[in-house]
Amino acid sequence: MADNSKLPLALRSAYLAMHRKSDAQFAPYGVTADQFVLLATLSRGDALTQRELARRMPSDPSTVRAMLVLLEKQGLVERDVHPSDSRARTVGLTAAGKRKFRQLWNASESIRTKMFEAIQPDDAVEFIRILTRIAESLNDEILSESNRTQANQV
Amino acid sequence: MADNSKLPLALRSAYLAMHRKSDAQFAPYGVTADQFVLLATLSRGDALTQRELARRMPSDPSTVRAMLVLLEKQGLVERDVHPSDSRARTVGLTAAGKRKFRQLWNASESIRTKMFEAIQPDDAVEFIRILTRIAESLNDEILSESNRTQANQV
DNA sequence: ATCGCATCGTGCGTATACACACGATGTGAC
DNA sequence: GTCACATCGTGTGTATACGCACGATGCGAT
Repeated sequence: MADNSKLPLALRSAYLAMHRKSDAQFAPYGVTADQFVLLATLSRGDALTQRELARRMPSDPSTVRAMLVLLEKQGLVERDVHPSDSRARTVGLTAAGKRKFRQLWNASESIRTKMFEAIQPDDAVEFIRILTRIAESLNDEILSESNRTQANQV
Repeated sequence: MADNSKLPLALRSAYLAMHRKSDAQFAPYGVTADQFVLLATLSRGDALTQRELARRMPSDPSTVRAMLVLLEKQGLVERDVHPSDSRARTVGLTAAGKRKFRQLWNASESIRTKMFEAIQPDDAVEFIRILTRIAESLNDEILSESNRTQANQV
């Protein structure tokens, strides 16, 4: 079989490099790479519940909450009670949040370009499709104990 | 233009899915996904300095230190003074660390297989190559700033 | 209506990721 | 030899990532 052992490390290296670079790029604007992802998610679908926001990022609900607390202090997002479900809270971008997001989008264009250039244009769609499939296949089954391929022995 | 906007999010989703799944898989063994990466790196090159270990993972030196403290408590790694450089410390796997790593390797086989299956066999090599190029192109810039040659090795 | 159970947000604990600053040590220029 | 400067590990602070447990609310079956 091919070296499936390199795949995880390559994925990790690429992600961490992107994350580091993004953090550095966004630092002058006072936000982090992950906060940018949150703002971007809200810009594509406003008035989400915290749960739905977390699902789309994707991230953990308790992580999202911590981020929202910080972003609220900066006045970039606001939370309101859900109109029909009093357990939930809806999250949306403030005017300042929308403005900030546009700035961040422009500031990060160079990173997206650089990443994109590492791929042959013809391969881009397929590359993204594979990444998506990897994420889906890992998320799908909630811990398959039915998986006996790990017949382990210690 | 193609949707270069989806590439970062797809990369993020795939990495986080892998990381979550790995953490869950390794939990019964008392180690984390990132600790596994550290152990794997040591298993491929023993007696590294903390700095070199961090560079290879890749990770931050201060992060690596925190991980080493925890792994030392578990008796999986040990640190010694560097033979020629008294500033540095060398890191290596203990016997228990090597044993543990083999267990972890087997336990994670199902994850690697699942990830690999999301790729057409013919595309695997190219896919990994693109990931590597993305990481390199993003890291290169950083090197050109704080620069200092680190010519070769390995 | 009520009860059992799922789902919402919250709070807590642990581990990473990284920046930054610090003291100690190595190294090269003079 | 000295001194300026780079590099090593360490320590601190902030932000994520996630699991787990909790109280409050919603909802379906009875």
